Amino acid sequence: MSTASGRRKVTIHDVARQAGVSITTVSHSLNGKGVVAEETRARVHEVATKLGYSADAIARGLRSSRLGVLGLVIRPLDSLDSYQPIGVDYFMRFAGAAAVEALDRGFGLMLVRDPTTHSVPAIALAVDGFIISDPIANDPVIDLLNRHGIPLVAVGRDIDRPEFTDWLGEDTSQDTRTVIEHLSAHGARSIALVRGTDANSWNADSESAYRHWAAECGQPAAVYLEDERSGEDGGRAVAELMLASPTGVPDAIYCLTGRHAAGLQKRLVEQGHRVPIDVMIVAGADSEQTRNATPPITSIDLTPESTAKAAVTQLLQLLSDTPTAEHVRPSITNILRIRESTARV
Amino acid sequence: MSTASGRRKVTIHDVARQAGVSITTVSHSLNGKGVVAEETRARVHEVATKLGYSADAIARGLRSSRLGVLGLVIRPLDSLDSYQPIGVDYFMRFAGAAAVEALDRGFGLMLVRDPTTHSVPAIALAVDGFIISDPIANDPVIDLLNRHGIPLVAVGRDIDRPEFTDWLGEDTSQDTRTVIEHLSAHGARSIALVRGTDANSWNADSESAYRHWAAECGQPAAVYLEDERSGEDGGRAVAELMLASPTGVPDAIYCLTGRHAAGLQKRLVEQGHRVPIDVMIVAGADSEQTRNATPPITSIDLTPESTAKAAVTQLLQLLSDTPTAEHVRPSITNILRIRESTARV
DNA sequence: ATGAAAGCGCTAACAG
DNA sequence: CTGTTAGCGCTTTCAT
Repeated sequence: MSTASGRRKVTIHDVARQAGVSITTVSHSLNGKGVVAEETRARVHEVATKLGYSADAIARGLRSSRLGVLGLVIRPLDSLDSYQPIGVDYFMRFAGAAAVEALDRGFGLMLVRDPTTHSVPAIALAVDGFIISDPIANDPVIDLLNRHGIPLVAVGRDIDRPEFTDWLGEDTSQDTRTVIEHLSAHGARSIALVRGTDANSWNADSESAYRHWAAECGQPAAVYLEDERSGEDGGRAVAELMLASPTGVPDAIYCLTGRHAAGLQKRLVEQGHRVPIDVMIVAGADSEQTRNATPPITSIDLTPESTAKAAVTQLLQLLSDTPTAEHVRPSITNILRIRESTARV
Repeated sequence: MSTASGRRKVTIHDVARQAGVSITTVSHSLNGKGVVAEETRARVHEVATKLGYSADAIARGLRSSRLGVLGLVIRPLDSLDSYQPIGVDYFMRFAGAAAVEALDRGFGLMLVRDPTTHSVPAIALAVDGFIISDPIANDPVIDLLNRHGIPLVAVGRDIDRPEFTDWLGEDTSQDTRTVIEHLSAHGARSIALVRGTDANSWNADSESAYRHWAAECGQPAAVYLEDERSGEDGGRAVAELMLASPTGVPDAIYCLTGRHAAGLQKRLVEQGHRVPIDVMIVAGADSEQTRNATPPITSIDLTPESTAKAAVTQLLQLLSDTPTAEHVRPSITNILRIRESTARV
């Protein structure tokens, strides 16, 4: 209906001419900035609508150096060769939710691959701010963005950059404690931890909370490291390690990565271990693989939707000049999805 | 190293001053446009590098109305409330692959939610082109983009818009035939089809190819419709329908949506039907749910990576002024992943 | 071979 | 209350 007769984009001048005012008045009317007579404002709005006018985001961005776009880098995906489908629905949910939240706030969300290793498309450095998910230790992406003066918030700490405080995230230590308590309450005697090799805070904080607990109750700590890229096979490899271990298979395992947990369980079951009777398993990240495993694996739902929402909110807060007195680190509540893999009676 | 001493962004003027030339020369040198003495060009490059200069994408975009960003709308996700995690890894792979491909070609990739139903962030209409995945019948998004003169390519046809030819996609009919042949070759006598309710070409073309085959071999067509949003429960509902049907459960089922297939199989198995002995099941879209089902479900791998790559390529082709003599519809080869659910001996 | 100057469409001082 | 004007950083004629 209405709008565009000619192909040419309708500009602020067109609206000004039609409404019989200056472009300034149009700008003010539409942005609610200056002081404009109500009547005039109404007329301008009317004309603008009729013409289907909407301010050119580029021109506006040039003026106000605000493009209206947020960049998103998901670091764990950068190590993958090609955004493979390996049980990474957490990130799909995260990216989708971030996009939705950004859109709702009038921003676009641009997915970007590690801007340090590839020639950076200029546009990547023109965004208003960045969200960087699961930064690695001393993350070079953070350096790059700092160098360009681009605001960013991280999801998860940069474990080697204590001075960097613009991050938010799940309370990984709390999650670890929750899992351990759950396992203990169901009769676990020895609990092992399986973590990934990426140098991010999820791995680091989980391990340290686990070791802390082990030390506290005099339990020997059993920590297995397995590359995130290895998928289910990696989980099976860890299972072999446990099977061959002199201390045998522990009677409870907290395995951070969902796909490791799935492979681990499969291998143990194949070898005659019963889940949850002989061994209980909990995954640190819920995914389809944990939900669909046999039996389904108790997992922590990382609630990427709320994390993404919080990240966008915090970034936008950072962008607005209103100086946030203090860092309100939104506490994100993850949920333990209890399933059959820990259903001891 | 090098670069940014002051906080301020380094502009073309800085480079010009440092190199002792005009901004014009800098622009020409860096873009290889005008005629510049080799010596000068070299010096400019040197200075630019030393200063860490890179042209502001926004300013450049304003001049050349080329922002360097592609928009991506995934229609099936718009109907979902919030990009839920329901076995949609196809789209994650698609979005990720599209982003990577775009980045490799010097473009950014912006995820956008249905720009017709929400207030359009101005930036959405400033992108250079759009990819719209699985448009619905007479898709209003296509209207909107056309109205704004924004180039687009669709992945999948708009089934009610025959005149629109800028689309590409898997050969859905071929996939259907492949599946039917596979099932027939394994002794299927009666094959049923389960499709979704979205008015997109995947559903439409699959059904029509199926009906065509049924008519050809005198088989009665059995088509079940189930809402895409219903997930595994929807699959179970279809199973109930089949169980209650006077003709009974068919001995082979082609179920487009992976999560329907998973639920369907679960319910049938619960009711004592053996897969693949009594009934074989094939899903039209591989996903974690089909891979992890018990037994694993034979599925078509939609190879979103190659589709995304082709979509980006075609859109960029469209954007370049080089008039493409003819529409080369890249044929995308989907792969039938054969698993236990059709492993009749 | 190089540079001056005119904008791209918009916002924000600053006048009137 | 409204309009004039000066750019934002860059590309691109058109002179020189």
